[in-house]
This record gives sequence, structure tokens and C-alpha cells, in this order.
Amino acid sequence: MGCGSGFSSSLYQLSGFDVPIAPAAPVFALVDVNNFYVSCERAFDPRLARVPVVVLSNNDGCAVARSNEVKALGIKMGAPWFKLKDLAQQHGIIALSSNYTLYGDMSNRVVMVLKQFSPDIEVYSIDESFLHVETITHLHGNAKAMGHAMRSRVRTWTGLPVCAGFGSTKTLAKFANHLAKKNAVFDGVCDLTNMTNEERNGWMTKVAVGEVWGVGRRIAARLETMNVLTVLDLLQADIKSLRQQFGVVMERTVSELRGTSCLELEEITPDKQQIMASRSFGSMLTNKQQIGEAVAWHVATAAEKLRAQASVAGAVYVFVQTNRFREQDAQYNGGLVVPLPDVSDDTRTLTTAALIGLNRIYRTGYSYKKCGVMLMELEQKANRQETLFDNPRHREQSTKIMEVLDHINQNWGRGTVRTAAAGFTQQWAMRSQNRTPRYTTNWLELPVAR
DNA sequence: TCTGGGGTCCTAGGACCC
DNA sequence: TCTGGGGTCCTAGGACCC
Repeated sequence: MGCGSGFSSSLYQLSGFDVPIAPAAPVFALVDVNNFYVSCERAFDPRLARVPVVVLSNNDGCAVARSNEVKALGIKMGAPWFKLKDLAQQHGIIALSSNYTLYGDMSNRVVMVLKQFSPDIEVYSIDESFLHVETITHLHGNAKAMGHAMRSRVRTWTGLPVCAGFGSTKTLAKFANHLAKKNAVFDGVCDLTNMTNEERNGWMTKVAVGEVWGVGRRIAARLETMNVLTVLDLLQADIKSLRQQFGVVMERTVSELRGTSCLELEEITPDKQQIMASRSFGSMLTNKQQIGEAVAWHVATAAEKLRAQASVAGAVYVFVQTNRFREQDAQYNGGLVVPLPDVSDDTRTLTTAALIGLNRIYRTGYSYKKCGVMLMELEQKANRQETLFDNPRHREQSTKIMEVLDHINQNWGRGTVRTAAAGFTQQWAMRSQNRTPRYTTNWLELPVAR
């Protein structure tokens, strides 16, 4: 089943009698940044403090991060921005385009601070990390004190507000973090491992089952019909019948809620099995040439990531889509997997394949809204099989050229050197009307203190 | 005018093999 | 009289995450 104590550390302490005593039960911490993108923006612009702020998705499409003031107005995650403009005007909401360069850099800074607390860390997402802490909380007194120490150090060093949750499993740590975020009484830190059962159950009764990590909208709705409404209801439900109805993932979730650790810390980020790059266009496109330029650009983006993890791809998937929200328009979604005769990480080879695919799926008479590529059948470049028509000299050359390309683009910005296929006009470019400066990664955009 | 962009895991069912 | 059964691999689709 994969469920066990979840503890495999070799750190045994010896007692005075040289008898190994059981290692401390695992304690996971989950630390995440509140309203991450908004907080990044606020860290560099004090005028954004205490006013309603949203950060929009690519293409300025949806609200993907909201300040508390905006959440209080009832604006939902993912709400289409154009529908909110009136409301925004009324309440003076400031809307910013997303600035992923900034967020990525800030994310790294947070992780650097957290690593000082525990090297046993899994960077789970751009704004969340899990840590193993059972062997270190005593250095701070207890878990709660450690949580506050993390909070204050991250705040001081990065300007970002974080919350911390502690639990004996990852799912419980997530839940603790949720409590810390939503209930002022915790002051940003919640330790479930140091709570009576009554107290814990009290909190579990207050939170809806859909908030549990691993329980999404669909499953929450099904659970509700079974009268499983709260976190506690789920914890106390019959695990066997849940497994039958929902599968092994649900079984693990319930075990984790009950304190049996099934999910380990993943400290080593595994290589991606597929790499995707896609964008909606800033406006609708009909012209194959222009769409081709966008496809070529996305190939370059994906290929750069591919080389960064030292992999090669065996196939390229390319797709185009019309605007599904315009019901009056003729709709078409085309996609095609183009197998490569030989695995490759060369942007030029991958581009050729993608454009062959585009040629096959493109239909005239439609207005297109989006295109993208996915690199598939990835494997480590080092494990690559020799093929019949191998030409070692070509391969060496290709590797060198790609190295130079990546080097230049890293230093001078993506797309500084690109294939001709990616074009120069960028008719497809997304809207990003209100992007803040790349304060931390570009000399020309450093914040200025006045 | 206008609606994001990535990923993973699991399961069921079909093809195929012996 | 009567139509096996088990194993593996692959794919598509569904669910979840941020």
C-alpha cells in the first residue's frame, strides 16, 4: 500500500544503556507565502499595501492572485478580469499583469531562508515548501516557536508574509497551514501535533471537506451527497468503502488525516516527463505564418527547459485552438503528435517537427486563440540510444550550438537568439499591459529609493 | 475587445501474448 | 458438449495540484 510509519531516517540516538530508542515521530511543516504574487508586488511598492490588488494571469485574462481586500469583495480565483472591471473601478482595485521573473526569483529567496532551518525540504510549488522538522523543533523550543522564527526571518529577509502549519503527515501539515491562514487566533502558525484530540476535532468540524488536500471539486460534491461534509466527517468515514468508490488516492488521504504518513518528502525534484509551452494570443489569429511563429517560439521555450534537465525528446505534440468562449464562432481543436526519427534536444530539429505538425492540423476559415507544444517521450540525454544513421559530429555541433544559444538567452533575455521561424513581429504576443519592473533580476529595473 | 498555463497520478479497457 | 485465463503494455480520460 505504501503506507507505513513514513520514517526512514538513520538518525538513532543512543540512550545511556546503548539501547536504540525509537526515533521521534515524523513532523512535517508546510510553509507558504500568503497571496504570493500580490505579496511579491507589495514587497517592492509600498503604495500597494492595504489597498485591493489583483495579479492577472498571462494575457491579463483572469485574476490569479488576490489581496485579502479583494477576496473580501467576493472576487473568486480565476475570475475573468474583463467581467470585473466595473467592480474594480468602484473599489479602486489595482490590477497588475503577472511578472513571473520577479515571482520566480522571490520564490528562490524564500527557499534559501527556509533551508537554513531544515535542509530536509521539498519545494512543492512556487510558494509552498514542506520540511521535515522532528529533529530540529527543539532547537527553537517547540514547533510553534520554530514557525514564528521562520515567519519573522522570511519577512525580514524577503519582505514576504508566510504562514506555517505543522502535522504528523503532509496532509495534516497542509490542514494546519490552512487553519493558520484563516484564523487570526493562530497568528500565522498552527501546530496540530501539540493539540488535544478534542481541540483538533473542533477545528476539523469547522472546515469543509473540500479544503482537504487531494479532495477537489468533483470528489467534494460526491462526498457531500454521502453526508461527508467536514474534514472530521472524512477522517471518521469508512476507509474501505471510500477506497472502493474513489480509489487509492482517497484511501491515502484519509490515512494521512488519521496520522499515518503515506506521502514522503520528495527532496529531489524528478525530471519532467513532459514539457509544455503554450499561450493564448493577444488577439485572434487566422494566418498560418503567424501561428507558426508562435509555435516556433514555444518550441524554443520548451526546448530550453528540456536541455536544462539534460533530457531529449522522442516526439513533439503541437496543437491549435479556437476561442471556446465565443460560441457563435466555428470551433476547432487540432493536435498532432509528431514522432522524431531520432531523439533530440535541438531547438531547430524540434521546431521543424512542430511546424510539420502545424501544417497538418491547420485549417483555414477559423479564428485561432491559442497554440502550444508539448515535448514528449523524454529521456536522459546520457542514456540516449545510438541509431543507425548516427552522425557523432553533427551531434556534437548541435550540442555546442545549443549551449551557446542558452547562454546568450540566459544573459540577455529569452529570444535574443532565435530561429527565423519564431519571427520578428510577434503578432501573437500576449497582452501584459501593467507589468511591474523585474526589480530583482534586471539591472535596468532595480527599485529606486526616494 | 475581453476567459491562464503548467504538471502528476490513477484507472479502466483494449490489444496482444502465451 | 460447448467458447480459458493470466500477465503486460499502452492509451485515453478523469481526477487532482498550484
